[in-house]
Amino acid sequence: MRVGTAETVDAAGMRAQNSSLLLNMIWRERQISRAEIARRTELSPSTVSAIVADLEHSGLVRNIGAGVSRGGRRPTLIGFCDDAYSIVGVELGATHVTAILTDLRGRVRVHRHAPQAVRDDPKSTLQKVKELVQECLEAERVPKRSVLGMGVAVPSPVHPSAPGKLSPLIVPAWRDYDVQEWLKSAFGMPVLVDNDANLGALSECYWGAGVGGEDLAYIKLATGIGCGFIIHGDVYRGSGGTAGEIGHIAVDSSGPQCVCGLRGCLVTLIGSVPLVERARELMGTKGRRAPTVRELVEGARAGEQAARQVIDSLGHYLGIAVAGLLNLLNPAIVVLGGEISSVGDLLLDPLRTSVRKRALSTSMAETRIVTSALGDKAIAVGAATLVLQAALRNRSLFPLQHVGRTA
Amino acid sequence: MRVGTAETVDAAGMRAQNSSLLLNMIWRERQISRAEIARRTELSPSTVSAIVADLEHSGLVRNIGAGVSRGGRRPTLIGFCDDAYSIVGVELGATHVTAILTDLRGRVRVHRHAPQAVRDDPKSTLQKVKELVQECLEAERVPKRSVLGMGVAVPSPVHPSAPGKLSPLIVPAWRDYDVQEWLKSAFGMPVLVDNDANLGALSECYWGAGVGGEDLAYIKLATGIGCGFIIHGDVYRGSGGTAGEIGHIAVDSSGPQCVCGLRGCLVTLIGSVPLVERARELMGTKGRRAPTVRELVEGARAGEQAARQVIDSLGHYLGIAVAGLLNLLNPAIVVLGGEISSVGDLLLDPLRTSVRKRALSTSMAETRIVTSALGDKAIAVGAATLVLQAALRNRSLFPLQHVGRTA
DNA sequence: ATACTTTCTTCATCACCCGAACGAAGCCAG
DNA sequence: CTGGCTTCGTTCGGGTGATGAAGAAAGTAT
Repeated sequence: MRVGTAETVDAAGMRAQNSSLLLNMIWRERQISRAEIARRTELSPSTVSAIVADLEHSGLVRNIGAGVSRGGRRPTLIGFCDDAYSIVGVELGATHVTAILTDLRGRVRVHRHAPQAVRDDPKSTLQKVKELVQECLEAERVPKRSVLGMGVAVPSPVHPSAPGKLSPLIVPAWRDYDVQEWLKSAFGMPVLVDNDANLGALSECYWGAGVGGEDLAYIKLATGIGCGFIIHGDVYRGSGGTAGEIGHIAVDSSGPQCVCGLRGCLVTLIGSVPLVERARELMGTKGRRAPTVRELVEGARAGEQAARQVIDSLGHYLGIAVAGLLNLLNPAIVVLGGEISSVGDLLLDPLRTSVRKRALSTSMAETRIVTSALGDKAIAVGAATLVLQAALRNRSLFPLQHVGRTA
Repeated sequence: MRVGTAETVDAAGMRAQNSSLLLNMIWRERQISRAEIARRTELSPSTVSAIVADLEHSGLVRNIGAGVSRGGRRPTLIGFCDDAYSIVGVELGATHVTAILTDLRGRVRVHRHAPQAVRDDPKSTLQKVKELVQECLEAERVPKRSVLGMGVAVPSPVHPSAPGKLSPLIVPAWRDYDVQEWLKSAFGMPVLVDNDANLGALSECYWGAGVGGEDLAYIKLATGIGCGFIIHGDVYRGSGGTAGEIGHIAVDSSGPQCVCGLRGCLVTLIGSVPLVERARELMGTKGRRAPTVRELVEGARAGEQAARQVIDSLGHYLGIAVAGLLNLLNPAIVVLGGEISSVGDLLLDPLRTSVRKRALSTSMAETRIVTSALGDKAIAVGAATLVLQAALRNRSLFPLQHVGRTA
């Protein structure tokens, strides 16, 4: 059992902790006065001033004018410098690579995308990542010392004790590669790696439907079905890093055989491939080619019967798994991501119906189920957010770029 | 999103934090020298000495002789005073009340038990609790100031924002009672309340199969089927306190109708009632009365076919739910509790087989599934452990009983 | 016996937070 | 627009607690 805090504190540690706390508060509030910080933190005004001055010298916060008076002298508002540093976010998908550059508020400043056979070709994948990231950095002329680090989303579970190694069961070709080490030595900056669904969840928690909350479940609907949890504000990985493997939950004992050995796994029923295949069948003679997911979405929106039917069954099957999830974990909110989720209510309605039939009313009552509104860069943004989260928690992760007071 | 630590630190806070850290280390290690503490915590030897002296004066630790030399002066070992304080643990079961008194190492010093209609009679239940606890305190002549507090296990989900109120859906008769407030004002000591399965999980994590780990799932097999999670060393309650409601997961769509509205819920198949009922049927004309759970366990051990068959089907159905749990949460260990779990391998074998057929090999590989060895007081001990955990994390929760240096 | 280690304490020092006092800046009468 | 009051932010001793060096205590190795 874990008991108590793991870290000791000395005078310097005290300052580090208070400093990080203030940095967080300023980041969260966007603008706040020293006096208000002192009231909320119960730190003395003098301490707050000292720390704020410190943060100001390192370029992380700045004066942004006066606020409204509360009956006396007007407060000077402090704001967070969203542009003080940049963060690199990388998504390794099944068939593509995305690289982005964000500021400290999750805004995407540059964006590069390339098709890539990720599963089978680690060598050229990593090379491609290097290219795209370099393009991003050069496009904005960002000096390396003002980059906080790089977050990487990978389509595989990530074991907590070896975050750079991908699962040999899911992507055997990557057996001899350590993503984290490779990119770290290629760029000379901190690299954090996590599973794509986990980072989608983090993205939603910071910038999407979960803002303000601390517990969230995210389901990524794509070729595979992934699931990520945020628990107490942190990505939850499980003891072996495979938490959230929702794709192989059996929801129909008479369903089709899955490669994993079971029958009626979620992926065999609502993965992108069986979904578009089913749509093709339902459309009958009309088309011999299966539609893309995008076409499916458009069809459903346009009211096409076949597309609607496919989405309905998606909602039905997914609901069985989501009900189990609600009963077990009781998250505050469940967010659906992936391209197909953009149909919105067309999916949510049958899903909610299916869930309501199966979940306890107590766990249902408090849980919101929504679709993501973050778009196709959500995962890459989540990867960058992983770095942001780490830095905001520990101010010392911000490299010192402003030595002295070169205002 | 939560970012960073929530608490500020001043000089006193620094001491409090370091003090708690040392207290934990001494508790965990049972015996350790000042020098060793300094090495592990990276605190200076002088600081360690000062804090240890402080802890010694308050009676929490003491000198327990010399250790073996490492080539120089022999270290003086510091040990934790397990008897410095007592903790009260209370279990409210479906049909009984248990009260215990433990030391700071989870050892049960006194134990009182009484049948009680808990569900329908809150008033006399609370009165009974008061009686039993008072008996415990008097039996050991424990003065109130040396009691850390009281932990209470209740057969209902507990909402994080109102820990004393039970769920009106599960136990409607308790609508107007606040367990926490009632007992707090009755005894004038801190009272912590949690769900029984959650506290079973905590118990296992501290004293049972999960010792040393931080992530664990516990399944309580009784009249109802409950489930508790320990995540990062803490009880996980979910956003509304209903995490772990595994009992109403549907595992057989053609199963019997449940009161919750679904078909084939876990409780309707493997709750104590359907279990013994099934055993009665299988035993045919032999007996008209259904056996008790205890008799079922004894029968299975003795090799009776009917009992074995019932246990087998229990393992089969439970395996379906456990497989889902492994895929979703990937705990390091799953512990089965409740009276029926005492059959051990007779249950574990069919359970593991059932799980293996359904869970991903990755999540299975690292997960141990075991039965509890803590006995029938596990839940009450877990309740006491909740108080112990809180106190070890925050030394200031230990009341000051030794004013001055009355050695 | 002597030299070397390790343990634990003592003491001067230093970093940091605090509280009080103060100047700055605004509100609100009269 | 002037004086009292409030709020904001800073300056400056003072106190608390961790530190590191030095030393005493108590071993081991030769």
